[in-house]
Amino acid sequence: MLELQVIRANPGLIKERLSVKNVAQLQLVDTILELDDRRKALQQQVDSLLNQINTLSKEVGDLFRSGKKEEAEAMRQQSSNIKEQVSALETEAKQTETLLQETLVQLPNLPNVLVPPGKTPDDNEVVATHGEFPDLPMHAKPHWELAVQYNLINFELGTKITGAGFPVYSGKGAKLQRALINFFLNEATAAGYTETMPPHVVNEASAYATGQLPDKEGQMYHVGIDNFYLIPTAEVPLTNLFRDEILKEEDLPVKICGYTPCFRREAGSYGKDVRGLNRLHQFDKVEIVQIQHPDASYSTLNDMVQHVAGLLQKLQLPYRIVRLCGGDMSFASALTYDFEVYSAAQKRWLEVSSVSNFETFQANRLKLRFRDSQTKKNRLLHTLNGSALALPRIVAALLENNQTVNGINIPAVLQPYTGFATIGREA
RNA sequence: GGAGAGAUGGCCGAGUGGUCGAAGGCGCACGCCUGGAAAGUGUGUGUACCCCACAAGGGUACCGAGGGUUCGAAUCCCUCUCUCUCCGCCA
Repeated sequence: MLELQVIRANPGLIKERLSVKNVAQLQLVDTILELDDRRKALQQQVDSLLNQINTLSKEVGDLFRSGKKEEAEAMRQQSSNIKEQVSALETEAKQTETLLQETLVQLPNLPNVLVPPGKTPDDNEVVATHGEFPDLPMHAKPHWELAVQYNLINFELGTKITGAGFPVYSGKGAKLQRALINFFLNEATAAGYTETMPPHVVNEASAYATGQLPDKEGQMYHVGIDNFYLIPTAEVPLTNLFRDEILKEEDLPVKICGYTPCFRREAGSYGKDVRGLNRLHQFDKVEIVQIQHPDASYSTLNDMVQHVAGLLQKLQLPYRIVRLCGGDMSFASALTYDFEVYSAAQKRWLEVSSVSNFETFQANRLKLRFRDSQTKKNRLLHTLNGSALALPRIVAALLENNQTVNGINIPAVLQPYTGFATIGREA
């Protein structure tokens, strides 16, 4: 949620920046300002009337104690009358406030100046490319065929027990998952992130605070009986750990990481590009989160990008880094870098990570602040997060890129974690 | 799931209709004391919104959340949430 003070201070700039994200209803900004003015005016009236009541009440008390019954009675009546005015005004003030909030949450975050204009992924800007495309054997197979051939993943079994998009990993397929999770967690820990195991189910307030609600209601699995949501990413519980907190400046940055499964309904995405591991309803991911001083958050964003790049380099996967255009970035983000690995048999770039700076957008809803040592005032912090990494497409690329006619080679860094160097050759 | 108890400021803990934004203690900050420190001692110490110059000063709200009674509610009533204890069930 954008800060009201910021909108008030410079509505023109807000509109200009929002247009980079292709926000159609720029008049929402004006609506917000009008509602804010109305709210303020109403609140002032209410406050002034309440002040009168408070003053009268004290006098009534004094008069009763000193036995002046008639005067007290008169004042009591007067106070009663004022209260009737108050309740009407209060109702209106509350409605205005609600309306203001509802309008405010409809505005996405402002894009950073680096964000290229554009509407579709075609307008994204490739900022770096790394690694060589592998030479695959003749008749190279896509990962969904390799997964079946080597008994790594059973898509049909998953369909039986749950539905499409819930694969069952077994044998070396399952061990590879566990190896990747451990590898990613160890790397994150080595980089100073504190490992955290959060709940996989969150309440409405948490989903709201990180911006999944009301924007992406239909994308989350909802547990109706308890009004909980299955997490679409560890970002939700990990960031909400700090909801309503006021941190000390010397504790910054806060760095945490966590592995969780992620659940996404992916409503409306049936059809193409969803084969095999390309798009799932449940998948595993290690997430890194940082909470940082506003002055340092962009340098932190770069650190996080470098961390993710390092993982892909160690896994020896060809990748590119893409700066998302205004139309492709998420609602809450100010600047996002996507990582895409090249999956050689499919001949496609697959998104495996998204690293974003949300600036104060999430912190505002979270009420996540720090005490500024200069001004002695509480200020909103910046929140950042990134996938490091999401497993399925990494697995897809590993299987496809490292296939030989005899089997699949495991990258050297993973072998201590898997306990095997190849898939297929010996079994 | 059943029975009972409770939810107060960073923490502990008073407070059952008015003088309570809230005693007292701890913690913290600044000062005094000291060669330095401890002890002692003095002062201060929440959040949000609004007026105003984001100053001084002032107003309003907040004692788990939301409603209600009342001239006036931390205090009375209702609903909800959460925590604790005992029982039941259970990885």
